Amino acid sequence: MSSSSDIRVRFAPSPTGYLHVGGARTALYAYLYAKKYNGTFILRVEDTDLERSTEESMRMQMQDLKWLGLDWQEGVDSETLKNVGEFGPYRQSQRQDIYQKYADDLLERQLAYYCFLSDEEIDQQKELAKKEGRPPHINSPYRDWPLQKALDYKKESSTQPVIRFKVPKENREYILNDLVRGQVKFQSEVVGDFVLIRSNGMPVYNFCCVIDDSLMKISHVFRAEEHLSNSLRQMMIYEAFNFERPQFGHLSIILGSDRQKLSKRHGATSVNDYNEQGFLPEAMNNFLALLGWSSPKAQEILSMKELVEQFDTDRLNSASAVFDETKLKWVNATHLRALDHKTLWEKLQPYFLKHNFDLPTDLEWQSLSLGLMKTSMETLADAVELFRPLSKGTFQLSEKAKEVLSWESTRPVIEKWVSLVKKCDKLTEEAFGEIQQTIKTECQVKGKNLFMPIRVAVIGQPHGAEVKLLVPLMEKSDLLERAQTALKSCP
RNA sequence: GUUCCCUUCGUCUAGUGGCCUAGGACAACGCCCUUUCACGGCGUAGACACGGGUUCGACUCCCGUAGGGAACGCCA
Repeated sequence: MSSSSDIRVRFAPSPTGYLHVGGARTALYAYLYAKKYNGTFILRVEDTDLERSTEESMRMQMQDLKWLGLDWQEGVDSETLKNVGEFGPYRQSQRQDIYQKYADDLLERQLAYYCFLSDEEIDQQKELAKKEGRPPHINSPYRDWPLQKALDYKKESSTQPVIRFKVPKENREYILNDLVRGQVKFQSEVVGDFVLIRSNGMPVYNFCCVIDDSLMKISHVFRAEEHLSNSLRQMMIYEAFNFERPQFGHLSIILGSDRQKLSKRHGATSVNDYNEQGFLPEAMNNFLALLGWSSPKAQEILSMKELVEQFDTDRLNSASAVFDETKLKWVNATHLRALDHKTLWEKLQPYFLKHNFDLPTDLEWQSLSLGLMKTSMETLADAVELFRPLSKGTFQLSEKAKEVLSWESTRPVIEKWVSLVKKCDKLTEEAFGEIQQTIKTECQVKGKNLFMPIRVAVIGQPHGAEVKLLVPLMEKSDLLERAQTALKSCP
């Protein structure tokens, strides 16, 4: 179904690294809002920082977005990198001529000017302003030059100028009605003449953001809180062009456990990290959604569909939130266990492959074993240690298992176990029960002394899923081999 | 320094002036289930940053203070 509303929401990352979980949450909210109101979700790439932007980052971020299932209808195509949609191009680096046109317009209308100030001069000015207790704004001598004069000077001068916006001298109040923060007031005097176009011809964030959001008919802008103070400059630009302003929603920041802005030193912060650690995209979305938003039904576990249905801006929280990996794990575990066994098995394949596990291809076996193991899994990666004992040729005795093997009563139990297993045709749950009973009476052991040796002889660990359910999942030859290995470690 | 934003259990949050003796979830702890480990069930503990107002009444509105964050870039 194509979009039939005027709701157009964009996610506009800058490709200067991986997709951060904060960015992912912004994208999620934008996506949910678009979906909820049958609007269009747009991906625009803000790559005007030539030094830091890379195509590789752009591809990575798009992949992460795809992994999360946040598909866009308009924007840069993740495969071909081509522009899709009628408002393109969607990479800001390809829109330079557009920005230049709008800058020229401002120049002609005396609302902007060429500024030839050098870095040193600017530093001096700012220092002086600071010393005199004034706001650190620049005071450009080129501000009131007629355009022609500046153009002539530009031709003969060796320094390439920037284009600055002419912030009116008289103070004015700008009001922003923010979707999450309500009414926010700004005084125009807090900003000085800011750069619109860099000396290399590339526009600056605040400028292209306004032009693009306007030209692309964006109706709602969800972005991080750190952009809130940028809004003043942007409102000035909107005004200069007489553009209609979209609705803004400034989202709170995600914090680390020390209440500082989440960054690399907190550990995993990229969506891809979580992917590799075995988190499910639906769990990631669920958890991220709850970090700054709450379900009107007080639901904690929500599918993507439910998220779309229940999402709205009125339940967005303006306070910053700490990223709690423990809760993420719980959310992930819950989604994981809800998966049907066929799907879960498929998702586990890469992990098994990576560790060269030799596991049965029988579907019933797979389902049975998953049923047994999944209650102990929080992430997909947890399956590795859980299934290791079920894979052939990977038997290992843990330190705690060796403790069990050192017990006096252990050796006879395992020897009995070996002889009984040898005699048994089919190791069903019932057969196992009988074997256990026989050992109990013949070896005169019970409780821990009976149970643990068998467990260790089967999986090499004193803890894990129920042995009577585990044994039927294993081959007799393998079982015997394991028991022999265990016996070698018995005193 | 200036401006802006934020502040409810350890964490995520509910709360839009009386429904609050402040509810839920994760984590913690305890009990039950279980011859292990998990899962599951039940339960316990745990918060309105502080100080002033406004009001019959304030977690909720206003003003301060404190703390945290952001912006003041030719980064986004």
